[in-house]
Amino acid sequence: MARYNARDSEARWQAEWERRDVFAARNGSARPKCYVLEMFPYPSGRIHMGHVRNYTMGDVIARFRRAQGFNVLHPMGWDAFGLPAENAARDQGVNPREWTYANIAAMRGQLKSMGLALDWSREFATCDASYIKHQQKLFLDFYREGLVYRAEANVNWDPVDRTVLANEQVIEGRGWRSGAPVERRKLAQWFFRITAFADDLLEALDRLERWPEKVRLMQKNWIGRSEGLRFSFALSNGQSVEVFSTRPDTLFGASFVALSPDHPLTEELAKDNPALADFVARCRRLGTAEETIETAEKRGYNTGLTAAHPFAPAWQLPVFVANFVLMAYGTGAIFGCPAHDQRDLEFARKYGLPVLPVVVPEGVEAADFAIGEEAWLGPGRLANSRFLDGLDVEGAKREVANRLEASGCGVRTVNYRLRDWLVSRQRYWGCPIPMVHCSVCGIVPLRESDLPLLLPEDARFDVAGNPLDHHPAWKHVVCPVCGNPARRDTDTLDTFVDSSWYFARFCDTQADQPVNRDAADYWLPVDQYIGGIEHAILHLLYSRFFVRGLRKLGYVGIDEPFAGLFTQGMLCHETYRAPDGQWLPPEDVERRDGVAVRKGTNVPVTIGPSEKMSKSKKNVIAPETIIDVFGADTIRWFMLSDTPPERDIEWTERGAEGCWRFVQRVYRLVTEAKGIDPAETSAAGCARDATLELRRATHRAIRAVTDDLEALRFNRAVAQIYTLTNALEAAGAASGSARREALETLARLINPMMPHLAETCWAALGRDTLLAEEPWPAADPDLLRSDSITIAVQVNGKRRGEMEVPMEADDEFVRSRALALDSVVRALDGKPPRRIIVVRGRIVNVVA
RNA sequence: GGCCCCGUGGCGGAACUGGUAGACGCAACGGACUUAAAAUCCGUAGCUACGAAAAGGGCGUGCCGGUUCGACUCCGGCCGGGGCCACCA
Repeated sequence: MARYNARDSEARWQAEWERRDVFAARNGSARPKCYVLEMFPYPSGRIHMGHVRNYTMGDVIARFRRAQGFNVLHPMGWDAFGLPAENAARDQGVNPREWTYANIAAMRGQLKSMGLALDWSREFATCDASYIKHQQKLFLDFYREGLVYRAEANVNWDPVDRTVLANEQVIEGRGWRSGAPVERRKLAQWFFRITAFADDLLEALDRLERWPEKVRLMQKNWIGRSEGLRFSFALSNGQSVEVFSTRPDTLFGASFVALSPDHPLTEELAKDNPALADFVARCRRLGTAEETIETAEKRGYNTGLTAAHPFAPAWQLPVFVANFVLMAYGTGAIFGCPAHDQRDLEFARKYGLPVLPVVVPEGVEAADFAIGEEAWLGPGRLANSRFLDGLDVEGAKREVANRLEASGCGVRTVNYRLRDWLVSRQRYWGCPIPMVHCSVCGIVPLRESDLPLLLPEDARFDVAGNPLDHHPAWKHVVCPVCGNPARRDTDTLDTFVDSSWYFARFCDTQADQPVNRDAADYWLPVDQYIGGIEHAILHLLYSRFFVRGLRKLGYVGIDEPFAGLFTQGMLCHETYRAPDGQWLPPEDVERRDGVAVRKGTNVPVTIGPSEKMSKSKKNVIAPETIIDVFGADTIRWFMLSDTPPERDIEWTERGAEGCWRFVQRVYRLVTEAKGIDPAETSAAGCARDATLELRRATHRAIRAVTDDLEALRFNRAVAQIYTLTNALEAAGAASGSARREALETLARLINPMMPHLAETCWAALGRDTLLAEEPWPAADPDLLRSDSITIAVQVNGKRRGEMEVPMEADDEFVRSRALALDSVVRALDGKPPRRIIVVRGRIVNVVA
């Protein structure tokens, strides 16, 4: 018998879908919409298994929703700016634009070979001139709205990629791409005022019910809201210093005030204090050169100044500059209460400062309470605190805040950990910032009619630093306002800006405005967004910010960009090492007589644990080789089987072969069934029981697969389809019409997951429509019910038997039947039942 | 250090709001077909130093305890694995 030829079949159906343009999304439709989006790829040149998993899941949802009658928008584009293009330019002498578009062409072909139900007419790349134009327009709009500003600040400098980075892009003190320890530099840069929405970004998280709890929590922690009090200390030199504290209740336990090394007052004092200047310099070196702050010792420099306690001016506290006080959080200055803060305690011990407990745990006498190595952070009653004595922590916070607010030296404040988003990048391959610096007018935005401002094609990449900065013809211009000499801003925008609004552009990629409001009102928000957890903060937070900006400007009316978010797990594979420790790719390893050896040799290979696929460990599998051998449907089926989609999945050769066998099995079932007569209902040899059973299995499968796909439980949907397949194979005695119904249903149910195979089966069953345009099947409720049910019988909570009872049986009937069971009689051993619990349709428990 | 998540057969994993633990798949084993292999088909399968091989028991969701007629599911405490943030006042 002929086997299924995936290669021919897949090419044929892909061509057919394209010819009939079945996946185009229609703007202005009256049908309910569904916007399904996967995080768009960076055009590295070839797709990897992670892409395959991501786009397969999105495709299943898109096809499922389409079948359910939704007008589905499922687009694809390219996150095309970024450093790799520039590196390729430097290393291989290629043009970044050409390199990028060539990669896009290659990847487009690979994605098309997966048979994705995409509307390719909406494709764009973020490096397209039109996208640059609209993004620059948005930048100017945000600037006018006060959401973009330029400021000098201490910024994170990546010495390898030679650019600044946003806080979100520094992981454990290192650049997120280069891995190099970041340095601190004071530079004037462009910022997006993301903190303007800090409160809303935080609060709205609670309403994102279809987001993973984990991502919401990560964003919550990143935004880091804390309520406290901001108040001032008068200094002995006549100045004052403002501090922020979430524990103003501990004010009477204060034993010092500490300033950040970067605090303006510190800088002022350091001007004529070389010892302090030296201390500050050492702090800065420590902060950047050493990656582990954990081991860093608390260090301070006593300025000799003192600060007056707000409630007792005669009480003077020493003022230190301390290495652990961050300028970027709060006011850059603190008061230290060693008894109730671990850092302050370590500092106090080192410099011999008093440690006075002012919060005493319940049930402990104040006189008996001493602080050892651990600060007391728990609740308790105030002591040693004058008018606060006896209050609880919350009461004392209130009292201190009330008094300091009344006296005008303090104010209740909400402080956020979140800082504004630094978007300047000293790199070439990005969206140019549409600003010039005029010697007369200062900062001047470009005129909208001058947009887009495109990158020069003839930049040089063989010199260190920013190619735009080294391009005199591009850099030096005249001011659009006064005509005097000016220079362009030679920085480009962080590529995360590009991905912060692309989903809105997909609604109408031809719009002459950045976003077509009507189209956005129809399509947005994205109903289901799918991507990796690595964007839990970066991209997903920036996009949420951007939508708030767009809304303020009237471009969109939505509150949030992504109503549903799904974060998929990563792809893993076994790792292999040669005796010399070198990593080996899977294709160089074979198993012979149960041991792994290097292919074609007798060199033994050590098999390591399954780890995330990575180039460095060589445990990557190229999707195209799998598609070549088994076809797209097999790889898609694998991606959906067994492992829940949010978890890491292990790619195995055997698993892939198992999927391939299933493809063949379905094909065989359908082709062997050719000629079954749909009219035949009760022919000789067709058992009525078998027929009913198969029909029930069919409709149960419809119900179950539908529910599982709705809930994105792809692995369970796959299991349900196996169950139906097993039932079909066992249903030789069922009638022809029941078998046909089951086979057609099987084709419909696998269609979102294995669309080419499904179309082939559909055609083989004699249908002349496209499954891509067929509606989703509905389960017949009558066939989901059954007349009787098997329920378990327990004695004292232990299962002792089961019995078949009519669906409608009353409790009394069930009880007597249970007691009559042999196994129950035996287990009771003559003891009378004390109690019998009957749970309808589930279980009987006899308690003796 | 803080916050969070997860521990179920040889493996991936099912089990709806507390109600028959192990669906479905992979691997394995026995058998059929075949000169042979592949492919395919039929069948077995949590463990068990209980029992005669049967019937029937016993033990089983990391460990200890609790709540309940009944716990993979709820509560408390341990142990183990993973993630995020990391001097955030």
